[in-house]
Amino acid sequence: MRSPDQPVAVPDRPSLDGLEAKWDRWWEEHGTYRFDRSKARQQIYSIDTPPPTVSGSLHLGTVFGYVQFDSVARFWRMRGKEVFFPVGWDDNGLPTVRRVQNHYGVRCDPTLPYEGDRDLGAESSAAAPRPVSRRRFIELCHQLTAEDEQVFEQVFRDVGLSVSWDLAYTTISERSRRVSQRAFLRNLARGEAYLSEAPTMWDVDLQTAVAQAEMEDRLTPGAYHRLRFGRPDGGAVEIDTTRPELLAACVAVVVHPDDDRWKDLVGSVVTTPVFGVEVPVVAHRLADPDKGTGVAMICTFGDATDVMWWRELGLPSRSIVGRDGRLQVERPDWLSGEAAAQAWAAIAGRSTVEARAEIAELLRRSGQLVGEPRPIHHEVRYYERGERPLEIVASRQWYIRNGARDEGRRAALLEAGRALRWHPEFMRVRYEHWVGGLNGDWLISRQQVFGIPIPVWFPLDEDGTVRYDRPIPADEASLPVDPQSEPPPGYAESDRGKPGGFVGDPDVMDTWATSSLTPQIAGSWEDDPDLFDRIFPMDLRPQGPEIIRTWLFTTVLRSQLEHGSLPWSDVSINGWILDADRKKMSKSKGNVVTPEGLIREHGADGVRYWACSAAPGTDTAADPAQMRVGRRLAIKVLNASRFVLSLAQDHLDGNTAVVTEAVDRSMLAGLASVVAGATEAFERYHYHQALEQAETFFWRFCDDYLELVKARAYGGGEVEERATASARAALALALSVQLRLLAPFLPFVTEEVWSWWQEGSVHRARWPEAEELAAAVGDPGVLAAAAEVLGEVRRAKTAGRRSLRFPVARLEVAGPPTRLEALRAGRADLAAAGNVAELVLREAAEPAIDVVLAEDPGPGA
RNA sequence: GGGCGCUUAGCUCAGGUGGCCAGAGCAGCUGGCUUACAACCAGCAGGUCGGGGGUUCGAGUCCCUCAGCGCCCA
Repeated sequence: MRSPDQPVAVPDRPSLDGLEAKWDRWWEEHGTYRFDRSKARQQIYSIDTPPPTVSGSLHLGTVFGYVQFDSVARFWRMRGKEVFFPVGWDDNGLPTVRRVQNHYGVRCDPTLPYEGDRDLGAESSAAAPRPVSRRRFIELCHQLTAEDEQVFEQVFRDVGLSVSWDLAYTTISERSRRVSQRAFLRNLARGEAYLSEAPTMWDVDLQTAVAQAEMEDRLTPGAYHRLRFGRPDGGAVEIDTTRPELLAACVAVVVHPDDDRWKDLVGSVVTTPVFGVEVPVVAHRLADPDKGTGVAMICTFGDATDVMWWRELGLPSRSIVGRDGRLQVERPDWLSGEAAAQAWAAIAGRSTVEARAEIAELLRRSGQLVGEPRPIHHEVRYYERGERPLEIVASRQWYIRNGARDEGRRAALLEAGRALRWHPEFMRVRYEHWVGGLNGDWLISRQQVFGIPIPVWFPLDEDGTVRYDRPIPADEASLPVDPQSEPPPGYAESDRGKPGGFVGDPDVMDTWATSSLTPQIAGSWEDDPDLFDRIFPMDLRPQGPEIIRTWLFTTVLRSQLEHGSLPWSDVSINGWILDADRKKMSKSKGNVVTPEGLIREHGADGVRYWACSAAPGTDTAADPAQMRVGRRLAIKVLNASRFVLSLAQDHLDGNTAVVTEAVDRSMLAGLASVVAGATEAFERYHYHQALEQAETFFWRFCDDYLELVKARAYGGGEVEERATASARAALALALSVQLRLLAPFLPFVTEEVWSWWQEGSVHRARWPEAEELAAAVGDPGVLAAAAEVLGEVRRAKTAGRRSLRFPVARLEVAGPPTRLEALRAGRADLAAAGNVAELVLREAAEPAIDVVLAEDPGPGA
């Protein structure tokens, strides 16, 4: 605690203004939150913090979640744990690419040579972006994210996150590239990563494959077209489809095996309209008899069901849609004859939307369109950041085994989900459903410019054929590598692209392939084994609910594959931020409130109070009223502290021995139970309950206890010195404990007050324990009884429209002996606080309180 | 279509393992410049805890069911 000769410096007019900047600087200078890596694993509490996407502005939801677990981090730090609290910036991948394109008005053209920053003066616009080389584009990515990261860091500092800034990392940094590539190489060596050519969900605008976790369904307008296929007997089969433009890619038609209407057709051959291609009629359980006519056409590939039919029924592949979302120009070789050639000419090179209209017209003219297209709205699959529906194209991609095709692995992942402690518990099922519903391995390769390269090359045969079956992995010692600009082990750069030489894998990794390694990145896995062993497996993963299927799942997977363990013991899931109308806040809705503005308006402590009032995992409205309440609380802390310190000046040493009065000991007893309750709440990650208990006690402390003991604490007159000392010591003790209880929530105001009379930071002070008050606690009922009577006195004065200082001529309290006993202990305080001339305690069966106000206001009242 | 969550005073929300839990704050109303605080203080009013059924001596608190809202997944 404090030394007796330490000066107490309480400002005359304390204020919250400027506290954020003042204490951020002080904490930085004093290394208050700096991680001490000399501590042993058991002394460390390590957090796998979520790296916010660096995309221009920090989302309020990020701040909301961060503040919540920051309060938990602060609790553990005060309990003596060394907290490993890194921050990462997610500057890798598509969001950055998009932002750079828009911000600088550029687009990447990998065929251009690097020319430094000569592009800067060039004209450009959103419609006509200027092309720049790959290297220049990547430079711009780094440049812009570096600027954004500074802005983000300032917000995190302003809101008082107890981050160890020297542990900050970015997901595109050299270390992140090395860790990502190393983990991938290990997956490859163990057979957990593999290359496969298969139908792939493909975004035609971004020109890249996407993974299951990044897809979403959107209600999209479309139209059923009823097509007439030819039967061998000259009749027709009518088939409904929403994608007639894929007619040329039709490889079969399918019916349900139990559908009596079509049983005789199975095994026969029908002819496609317009193109006249003969395709078999097959049966499969997924053909829905109630959909359309009960007959569906199978194309390669219209949707995921097509892929399944194609695979399970062993159908040929007739692909016509290119990676740019347009039909190929060249006429496919399975289309023969003049009619087919003419029809193809009408749609060759067209986008799927254009081709759809063309085909409808062709069908109409040939009389093979039954009626007109019937418009519908149906769910179509999109990339979550994409603008046009996904196409399915055959392509060669890297996958990591995730349990989708391996029940043993799936069971192990489900077991991992059960072994994790979830806060709140019900979030666990989201993980279980995701793992249970996985239907394919994790596709990790992306065809993009900005990302972490897959550290692999392929040899070229003597005839120049790429040997995808013989990938050459990078040496771990050489990481990170860029196979596009560096040769593989054993080759020279001059061998690139030559027969007998090599080519680099042009792909980069999915950002989740990097983000799934945040514990390894933050902890410098393999680069700094001593550090890594001290922080891994980590204690806590805090994150949002929407990325359970991505970030949480993939981190568990990578950790299991690499380390055979869970990446952390606990995971806490924060809720959504909603606007005043209870709608999810999102940029597209235009209802986003920035954290900077809220911090400026309500103060960091106000914003933090709002965030920490919300229960874990609960969706919460961005409520300025709640922030004002927090700010009010912070102001109250300032004022009450100033008052307490002005009274207790001579008793700031924490001496419990002088606390002799029953009222004082009663108050401390109540405080001791709040300490116990708040501690238990924090241990269960129920920070909001810890806050509520501390806050509730604090207001009662101010409204009741402080009012009751004020006169005694002032001292003088007839008050015994001993009684004055008791009050003063109790006030100082209570202030110290309460500042520490509130410190995780209101770090700025508590630090400010702490600095008036204590040494060091409150955030490195010991978390209060009931034990430190044990020698000074008494019957909690004493204060409660006195406060109740005081309340009755106030009620009487208010009812009599008198001020609270108005004298009471006579106060009579009746009740059973136990009650009177409790009141007797606080009798003098009660009389002083209520300005009571005559206080009578009368024994009676029924409790009663009678307040008689003075007749005459008396002088000065 | 399936899953999860929510539905408690006008508003925003607390209420682990069922029994002083019917609460807080804001808004509202009334009163008070009280020597820590008028960016304050005191007091008042306010709800059959979404509907229905059940378990229990006893249910916002457990079970079933219905309705509305939100999110996630198909």
